Amino acid sequence: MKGTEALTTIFREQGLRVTPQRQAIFRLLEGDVSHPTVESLFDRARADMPTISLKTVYQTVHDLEALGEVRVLDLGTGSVRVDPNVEDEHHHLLCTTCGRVRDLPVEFDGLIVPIRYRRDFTIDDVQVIFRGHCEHCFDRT
Amino acid sequence: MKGTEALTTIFREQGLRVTPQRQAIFRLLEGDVSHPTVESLFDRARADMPTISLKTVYQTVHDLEALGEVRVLDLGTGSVRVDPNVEDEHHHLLCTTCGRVRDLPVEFDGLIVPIRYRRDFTIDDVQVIFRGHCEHCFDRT
DNA sequence: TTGCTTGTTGACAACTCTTGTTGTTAGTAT
DNA sequence: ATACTAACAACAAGAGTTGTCAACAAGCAA
Ligand SMILES: [Mn+2]
Ligand SMILES: [Mn+2]
Ligand SMILES: [Zn+2]
Ligand SMILES: [Zn+2]
Repeated sequence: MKGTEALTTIFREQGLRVTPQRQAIFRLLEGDVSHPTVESLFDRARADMPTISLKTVYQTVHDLEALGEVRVLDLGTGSVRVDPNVEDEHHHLLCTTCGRVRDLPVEFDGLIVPIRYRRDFTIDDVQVIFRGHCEHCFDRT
Repeated sequence: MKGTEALTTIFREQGLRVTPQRQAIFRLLEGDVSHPTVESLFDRARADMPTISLKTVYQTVHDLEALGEVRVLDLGTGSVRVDPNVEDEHHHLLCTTCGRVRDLPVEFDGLIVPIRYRRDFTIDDVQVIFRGHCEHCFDRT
């Protein structure tokens, strides 16, 4: 995801308006590697801006997604996660106990579908989710 | 997933009762490669058994899952899919237009997380979702 | 600066999928 | 056959997300 200034320019170019609410969300997402839920972004935004609505956060996240500035992930945890890292192709490690998500750079080859299974099927995207337990939840299971 | 007779035995051994509703669901799932939603199972069950409730279908699916007889998949399509194929390890091709799901046998190696990224993280399971378009939706995009 | 146009906001309702509650029915072991 | 109790159908409720809409304010032009 680009910085707040660049995003301001991009939004205006698209005819979208840059409000204090959106700038607050830009700032929250910049450099966030935690893959936050929309609800958690909402909670953090509310600290500074008590009247902001959940709908506004969803809206801004979707606008960012449409511009390719964030990716919205569904990792099967019940709510979607916002991933501002669209620069590096990567997959994810998910702790099934606490829900923490960690990036996993794509270093493995072999993720290729054999031709005979690809017949009559065009592939646009691959999502890999490794489920397990993070360091904090390792002993507690 | 095992056959209806075997499931009957297993359920009784576990103190679970085998009702006509459950047997109907057993029969619907046996050999079904379509990865049906719970709702679609419900609709098909209702054809023969008009008073069956959606809750009962969910309940039975969850019981089957607890016994390891089916897998419940969340492929990000909004509702979970029931997969009676627990015998063969495989991943999935998902058509993002019509929602069709196709099995993809695991033939690729290399799906291994480099040691340095596995540090402090134990991995229990890997899910791979290939998204694209099936033969029916290929031209229409 | 001022005013206009139009996208955005916040409050609230609605929606989808899934689970909880409850009184009743019926499967199972004896 | 009887007693025990799991499972049932019906319905309400929960979580997450989206729709509606009047009031508002960002951006732009003059
Ligand atoms: Mn990520
Ligand atoms: Mn499958
Ligand atoms: Zn954890
Ligand atoms: Zn299709």
